[in-house]
Amino acid sequence: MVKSENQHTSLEPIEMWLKRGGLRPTRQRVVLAERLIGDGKNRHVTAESLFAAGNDFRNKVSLATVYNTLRAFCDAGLMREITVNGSKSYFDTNMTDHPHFFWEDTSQLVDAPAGELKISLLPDAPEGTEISKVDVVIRLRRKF
Amino acid sequence: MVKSENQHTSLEPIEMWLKRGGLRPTRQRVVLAERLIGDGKNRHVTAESLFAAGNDFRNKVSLATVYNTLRAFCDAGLMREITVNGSKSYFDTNMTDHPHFFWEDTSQLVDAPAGELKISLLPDAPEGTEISKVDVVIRLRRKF
DNA sequence: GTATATGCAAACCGTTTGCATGGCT
DNA sequence: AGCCATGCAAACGGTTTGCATATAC
Repeated sequence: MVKSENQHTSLEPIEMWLKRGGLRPTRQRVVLAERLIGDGKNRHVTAESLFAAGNDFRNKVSLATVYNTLRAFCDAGLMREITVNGSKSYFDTNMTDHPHFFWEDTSQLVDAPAGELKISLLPDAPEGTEISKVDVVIRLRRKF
Repeated sequence: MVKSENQHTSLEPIEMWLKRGGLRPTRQRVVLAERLIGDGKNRHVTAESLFAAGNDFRNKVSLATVYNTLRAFCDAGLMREITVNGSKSYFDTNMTDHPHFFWEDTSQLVDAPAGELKISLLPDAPEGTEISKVDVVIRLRRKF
C-alpha cells in the first residue's frame, strides 16, 4: 500500500478546499483544483482556459466535466462566477468582495486592488429587495 | 406625393436620433427606434424583447435585423450594451454614466439613480492603459 | 445606379444535458 | 451496494453570417 488510510497527515490545501465545499476529492476535481489554487494565487479562468491548462494524458479532464466542476465549485461557495462580456463566463477563486480590471482588447480579467475602491454612496435597494452583490468592472483600453 | 422632399418640417426625434448616428432611416430602423425611444423614456432591452415588442404585420422586423440593428445603434454611439449575466445581452438607451439594478429572480435590468452612487476612490489604471468605462451592477434579491 | 440594409436559413459557439460507465464511501 | 461523478455526443439557446433580394440616396 502506498498510503495507509489512517496515517497521520494534515490534509493538503487542495483536499481541505474540496472538503470545505463538501465535495468528494475525485481525480478530476483534484486536478482542476490544483490548476486553480495550486500555487495559492487567485485565478480567473474560463471553462476553455481551465480545460486547456495542462491537459496531458495523466491530468486529462473532459470539457463537460470542467463545466460541471466549475459549476459545482461555485455552488459549493468555493469560487464565484463573474460576468464581464456576454460571450464567455469567467470564474474567480477570490471570494472576497473586490473590483475587476477587464482588458477590452485581450478579454483578460484580473483582480483590481480591493483597497483602492471606495463606494461612499450606494443607491438603496428598492422596496422588498435587498442587495445581494455589487459588481464593479473597470474596463481598460490600451493607451497608444 | 404624400410628402415633398424639401418641405419645412423639423425632423422628428426618431429621425434626428438616427441621423446623429449617421444611420439611414429605413423602415425597420425607424420601427425599432420608435420602440426604443418613442416615448422619451430610457429602455433596457434584449434582442428578443425588442423583437417581440409590437411585431405586427405592419411593424414586422426580422430577428436577425433586430440583432444587426442593435449592433449598428451601439456602433453608432446611440446605445450601449450591458453585460449582467452570461446568457443574454442587454441594450440600454441611456448613454450617461450610471449604475444598474439587476433582479436576480426575473433577470430584469433597470437604471439605478446615478446621483445615488458615489465612488470616492477608484484603482488606478495599470501602466499603459486607461479606463474606458466602469460598470456597476447592483444585484437584487427579493426579500421574503 | 450604387452602396447599403434586410430577411431567411444555416452556421456558430459556449454551455448544458441524457445516458451509459466508472469511482468513492 | 448505492450514490455520485465522469465522459461523450447530442441538444440547446443566443447570436452571427452568407447570400439573394429590396431599399435609400
